[in-house]
Amino acid sequence: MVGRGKIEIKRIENTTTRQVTFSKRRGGLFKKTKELSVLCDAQIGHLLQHRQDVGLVHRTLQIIEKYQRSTGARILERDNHPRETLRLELGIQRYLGEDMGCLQYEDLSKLEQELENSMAKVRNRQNELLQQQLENLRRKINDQEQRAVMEFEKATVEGSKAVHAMDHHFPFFEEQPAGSILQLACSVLPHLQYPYLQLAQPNIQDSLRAHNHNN
Amino acid sequence: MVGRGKIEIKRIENTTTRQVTFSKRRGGLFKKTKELSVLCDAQIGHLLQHRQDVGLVHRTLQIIEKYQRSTGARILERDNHPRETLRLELGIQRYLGEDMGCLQYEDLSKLEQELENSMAKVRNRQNELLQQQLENLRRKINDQEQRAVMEFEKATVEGSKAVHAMDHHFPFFEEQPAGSILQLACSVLPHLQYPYLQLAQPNIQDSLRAHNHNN
DNA sequence: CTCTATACATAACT
DNA sequence: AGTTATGTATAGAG
Repeated sequence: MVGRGKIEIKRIENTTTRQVTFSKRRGGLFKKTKELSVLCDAQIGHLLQHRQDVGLVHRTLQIIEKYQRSTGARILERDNHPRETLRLELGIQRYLGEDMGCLQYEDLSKLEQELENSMAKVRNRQNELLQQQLENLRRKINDQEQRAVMEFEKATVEGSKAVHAMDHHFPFFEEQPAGSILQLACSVLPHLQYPYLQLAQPNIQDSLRAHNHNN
Repeated sequence: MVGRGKIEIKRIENTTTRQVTFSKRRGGLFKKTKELSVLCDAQIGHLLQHRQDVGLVHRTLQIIEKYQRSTGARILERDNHPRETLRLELGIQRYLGEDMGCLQYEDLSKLEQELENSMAKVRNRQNELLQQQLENLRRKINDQEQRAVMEFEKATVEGSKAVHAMDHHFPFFEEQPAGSILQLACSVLPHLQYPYLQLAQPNIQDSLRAHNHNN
């Protein structure tokens, strides 16, 4: 790293010397980088910029693109991200309905349409989920009912625990159209987001039973 | 780059040798990088990974973090972007109502609410824009009307061009509630997204005038 | 820019 | 991980 005299590794104050050194060493660095990547089959990307450029992502991209062109090296996937990130950030901002000052009526209509589409998809998915949970709920209840019937028969034969067995029998669910069961579960316990999961809890069974008894 | 014999710059096939070389040269590269950054007051970041790891952003981040820790160097802003990008991508996907397989009912409700909010904002902004365009439209028409009156008076005095002056007079707009004017402009020319801007065009004035005459 | 003496990096070997 | 012979990178000069 020296040549005609050793140098101390500290900031070179003379501007000309510093720029010359920068140029020379950058060349050497790139050469070594390329050699390493070829010799060892490694992916290497350099991000190199003068301190005064810090923060200028655009400039960074230029440097990277130049580096990519000059070496033919494919740099990391990360390289396209600043631009990409900006695009995504703007996209999110858009969907959040923020910073709409620059949008024309036309743009807003389009955005509204997109939001409408998203809303439809979300509601579809919500319905799907509800249907699924409903199915689980019905299956669960069917199982419980069968078990209850068995227990009841067993109890009457044994002449004990009959009342307990009845507590597990929910004829209400047999007579309702599909949608109502979940609605019931939700209206009885509005804070319930996962009726199926929660149904396993005793207190919910109690609630459902109470509702059932009232009807 | 040699020492005990020169080497050709091409992939080292012997795995052990390749790994040793990688390790040594990487050290040298980092040393030179650090020297350059100190000597020339430059910001340099290295992104370095074995080819088999390509695509594993997580691993890349680990390398970068390790590099940052070991050198104390602040690497570029870009360093946080992969994580950020992922977050943003997921966010966008969310607002587009895509890939909802992993969302629970609870999440969907929240998303629905957010979309509802965005929609409200967008519609508010649309209304704002409409109001503004309406205001511009009214002002424009007022100006034209005044000019028309002046021209009409001038014309009657001069005994010429009276018919032409009347063409610029739109009493229709005076009698309508605020919303109707824009609706009219839009219904007359449905392809119009910017009634105000377009009103300056002669053909639209013609259309409005025609509509006015029919009523 | 080029040149060149010299310090440095490192390939091969232990 | 250490050693060393040798090729490279490069500081300073032209």
